[in-house]
Amino acid sequence: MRFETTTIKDIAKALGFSTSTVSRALRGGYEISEETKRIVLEYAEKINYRPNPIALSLKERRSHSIGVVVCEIANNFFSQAINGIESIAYNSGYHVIITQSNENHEREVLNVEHLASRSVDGLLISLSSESNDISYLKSLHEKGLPIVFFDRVSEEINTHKVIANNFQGGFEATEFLIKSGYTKIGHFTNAAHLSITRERLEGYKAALEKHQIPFNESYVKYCSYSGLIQDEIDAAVKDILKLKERPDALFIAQDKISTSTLLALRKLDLEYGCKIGISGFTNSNVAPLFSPPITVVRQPAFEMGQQATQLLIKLIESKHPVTEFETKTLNTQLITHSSTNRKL
Amino acid sequence: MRFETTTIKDIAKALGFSTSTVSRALRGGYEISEETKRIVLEYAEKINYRPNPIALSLKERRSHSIGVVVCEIANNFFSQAINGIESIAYNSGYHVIITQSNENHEREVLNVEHLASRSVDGLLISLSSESNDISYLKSLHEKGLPIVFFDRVSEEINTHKVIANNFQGGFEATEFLIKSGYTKIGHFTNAAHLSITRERLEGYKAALEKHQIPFNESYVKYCSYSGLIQDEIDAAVKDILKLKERPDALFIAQDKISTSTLLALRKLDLEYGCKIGISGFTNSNVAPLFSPPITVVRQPAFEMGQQATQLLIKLIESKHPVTEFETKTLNTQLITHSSTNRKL
DNA sequence: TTGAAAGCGCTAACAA
DNA sequence: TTGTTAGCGCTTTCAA
Repeated sequence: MRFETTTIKDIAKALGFSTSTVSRALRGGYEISEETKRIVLEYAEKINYRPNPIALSLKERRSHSIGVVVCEIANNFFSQAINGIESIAYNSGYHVIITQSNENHEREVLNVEHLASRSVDGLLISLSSESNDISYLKSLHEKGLPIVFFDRVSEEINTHKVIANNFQGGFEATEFLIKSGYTKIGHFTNAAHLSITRERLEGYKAALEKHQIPFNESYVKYCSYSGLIQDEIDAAVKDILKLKERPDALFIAQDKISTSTLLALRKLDLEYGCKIGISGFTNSNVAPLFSPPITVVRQPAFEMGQQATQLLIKLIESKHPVTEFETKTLNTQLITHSSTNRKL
Repeated sequence: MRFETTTIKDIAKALGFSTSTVSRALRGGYEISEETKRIVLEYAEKINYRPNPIALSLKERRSHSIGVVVCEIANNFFSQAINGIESIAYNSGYHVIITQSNENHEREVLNVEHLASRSVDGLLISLSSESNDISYLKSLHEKGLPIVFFDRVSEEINTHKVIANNFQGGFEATEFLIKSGYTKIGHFTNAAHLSITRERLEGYKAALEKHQIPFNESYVKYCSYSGLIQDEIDAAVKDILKLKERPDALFIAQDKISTSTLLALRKLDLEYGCKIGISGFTNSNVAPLFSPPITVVRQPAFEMGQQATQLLIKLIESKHPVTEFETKTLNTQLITHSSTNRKL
């Protein structure tokens, strides 16, 4: 035993009560005399007694904590979402355990299983880009683990979901470029099977269509590692530079891909980099400092984290099995940068 | 009971053994027949048995997990350090529980106490800017909780520490500005009592002294919220703009303060912002994109996380009480930006 | 080689 | 109102 923690037994012994009396006094039991309660509470206070949450978890099969699985903490969107998650969780008496998958399916599975076996009361998850098969999650969900998806969701599991209005974001970002005079608009995005990829691509296509610009498949680059690996982005940029009809603008559908692309452009072809119009999803706070400047689609990350957590806690604390689920869609915000305003 | 987890009891019942036999078989016991062991292991494999880590923790007083307390996950330095921590921890069979204090002392205490009561086997911590009094940590440490400090350390507790060479970083960043022709160099930094603040300030002073530039107290701004609150930085910038002798350059001693200052300059006085020379601590990957460009002091965050974790695990797994402690100091890296090279 | 039983810290059904 | 006891899942003496 590493720590000499005081237990309920110590209190009982010191005060001459039974452990159950002490237990009842501590948890504000009703079936106990005011006097005893007072004595126990005072003593507990004096010796700074803290109940052992592990013992509680073992007993109650719950831990008053929720698990979070994101791809990457260093991503602005996710770190802001985590802040939203914590803001609600703490106020509701839950602790938050954060894990990251690094866009790796195996790591994701390990994290989820660890969280589940540690008796988290529920799970908030945004899927890794490698996660196509989520049967492992499905079986956990069927066993009764409350799960709420956010950002990268899956159709395969029927539960609450919180997403940004990805179609709108893609549409507005693309249309903004079009209205600024660009016509050859490339699209860098995530792995093809992700929900966010599909939705943002739809928005992109819709904007093109509205303005009678034909969709060009060779303008779309799916980056499986979501910008985590700079080489992948460098290659994508090189690829579009090789096209006979180089894009004159890019709509980039993800936080890390946006910044990685800017870095790649800077390295590869400065002249081109300065001329190209860029709009992209990012929650970076420093985007206004970027040169070349970009127009930004910002997701309400903090609010998404909050709402997902509220839904999860509702699920956890529900007395009856929940069968009605909702998908909350929050609007994105287009922050235009004056210098992107017009094609140079 | 939410989950229908299979327990050792279920296996025992199904196989007609006692729970203790199953337990022994599962943990590769010696005092058990090969035959029984095989049967149990096969069956456990078949039903995908997973031991309940909570029960194990309760029994063994350890959890094979380490707790991490940082100020803010969204800070580049910390998210990179966390990646380093995880890389070592996972390979050594430890899980990592991340918490953030938001530079708030009370939150820090809550996090640490929660982690401790959850039986983390050890703690990695970088102190919040509000944490002057760390007696709460001290008493935990005296009770036997292994602690390793990184980045923001304290003298008050005698244990392993991992820091960057903050003096060097401060010296080089300041001298670089001097060599670029700047002479009126301001200094934005963290709360005064932090170890990193003192060390970086010393580096700054040493560089000034080496080049016979007098130290000017009114050029130093201590930002207690470490850049978390933009208003504080805006005010600091306004303050130095009011000085009769405006600084012509700034050495900024922290990640978030660096970016917040750039944002403040951009908002407040564009002309001044473009002329001023800036060098600052930051681990941002997108610093090359910044305009105005800045010269960067980069800390080896990933390696710091790794080394701190190695030290912690050594502490945790040591058979004998450890009495010799070391402080590892890792060198910073100065990344000069051509445009900062010369005073305009 | 195996099983019975105690115990980690706590709660709660049941008895008194 | 209070105490006794069993049990959450697991390990580990002690006995057989």
